[in-house]
Amino acid sequence: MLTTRPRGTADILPGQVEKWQYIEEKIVRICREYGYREIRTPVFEHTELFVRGVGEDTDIVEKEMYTFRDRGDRSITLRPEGTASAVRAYLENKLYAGPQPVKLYYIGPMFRYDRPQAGRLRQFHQFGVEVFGSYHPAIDAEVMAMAMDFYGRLGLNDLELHINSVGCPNCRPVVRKRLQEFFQPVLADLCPNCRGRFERNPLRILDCKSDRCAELSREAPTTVDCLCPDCGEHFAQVQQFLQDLGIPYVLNNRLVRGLDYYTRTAFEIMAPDIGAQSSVGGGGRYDGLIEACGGPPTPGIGYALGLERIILALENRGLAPDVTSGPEVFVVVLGERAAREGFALLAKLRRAGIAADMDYQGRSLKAQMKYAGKLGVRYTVIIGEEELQRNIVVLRDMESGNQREIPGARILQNLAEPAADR
RNA sequence: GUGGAUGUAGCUCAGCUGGUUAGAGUACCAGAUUGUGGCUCUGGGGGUCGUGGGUUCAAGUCCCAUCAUCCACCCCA
Repeated sequence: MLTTRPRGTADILPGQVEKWQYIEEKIVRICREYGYREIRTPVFEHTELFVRGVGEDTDIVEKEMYTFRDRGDRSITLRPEGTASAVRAYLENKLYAGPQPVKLYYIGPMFRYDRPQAGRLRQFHQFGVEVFGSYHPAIDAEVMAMAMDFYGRLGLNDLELHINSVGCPNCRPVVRKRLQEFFQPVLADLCPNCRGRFERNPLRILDCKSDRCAELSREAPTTVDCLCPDCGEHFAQVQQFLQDLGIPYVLNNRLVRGLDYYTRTAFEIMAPDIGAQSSVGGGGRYDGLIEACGGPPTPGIGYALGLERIILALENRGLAPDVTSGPEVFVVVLGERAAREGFALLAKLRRAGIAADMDYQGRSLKAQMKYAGKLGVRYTVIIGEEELQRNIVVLRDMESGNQREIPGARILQNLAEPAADR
């Protein structure tokens, strides 16, 4: 073999791809019901879009982007997430001039130069939604409710919704100051990582997985403690709407999302059983992002779900759909003349909407039967010299093994009729 | 980016302290059944032992590097 697929990429083969199609159908449907319309943006963008839109201090921008120079010497980046592109498209196509809010969804590949492991690839796939133009707390609740509804429709009823509010630019300096005051006395006890975070982004200390840091931060002030009156009220209303909808959630004041642009509502959906990468989706509000990208001051909120992780969760629970994509009828032929007749019959079956196939390997009757059995077809139609002379075909039910002779002219009608008549 | 484990037929794996032509199960193909799948039996094809170096009379087996996979960290979807 010349080469293999690049590290962290996957071939989605027949047998697996049906799971993707199943999920994709559910996505199209739920988005229509919730009033979201699809947008398709390029998989690569100018690098500065992500630097600005995701945030310079994020891991994504610092070390995970697939960035290269194209032949025109432009810096291009394979998209690491979907929000920045949606914002760019919203501004570039002046969607803010139309009725608000604008509710969009996308589905497609994303690229991050991470170290691959279970549930994490370099090319992975996300389904996400974005709402531009509404500050209303009900839209926060809708977005979360929709995500949970989507999981529920797939049978994933045991996932946990964690929510938090990270405040707005008014609250940020307050949290920062109070956290630094809190951690100052124990600074030397924090992990090396968190010692760095102390200056740069003390919020992230709350999120640290190290036992020592978690212990030290148990009594630390949280973002919720420092919310300004507006943010506090907004968060209270978001929760009220969730309760009204009967959506269970966990208040998690350690939840700090990695992307710089989040304001107020932040949430994450966890599946504890799919390995270390337990997040199957997350999102939040980003009221400053659109302005930061050069647009009019416009609020936004969205989420993204990882499709590979959803599939992992489905497989773990035995919820992945059965694969039933093979043909229904197999045409078995013996000899040249029968092969021509069979080929013509095959075309007729297909035109009648019946999934059908035949042998193209010159196999013996026995081998054709065996092959048909492996394909899992319900019926075989057998045509040989004898049948040709008598102007009939043999119709065999592969499950029961029963077979009967049918006049050649009637076979199409016979297969198209309900099973009871056969 | 860091640490650990693992790479032998398409797949799951065996191969003892280095020692003749590298095995099994399964899958694939064919025959038993000269026109009938699933069960059974028989036979057959298929392996640069991840790759590249090294040690040795001799390397699948030991050493080094490299690539890949898995797990954990980091981070996230």
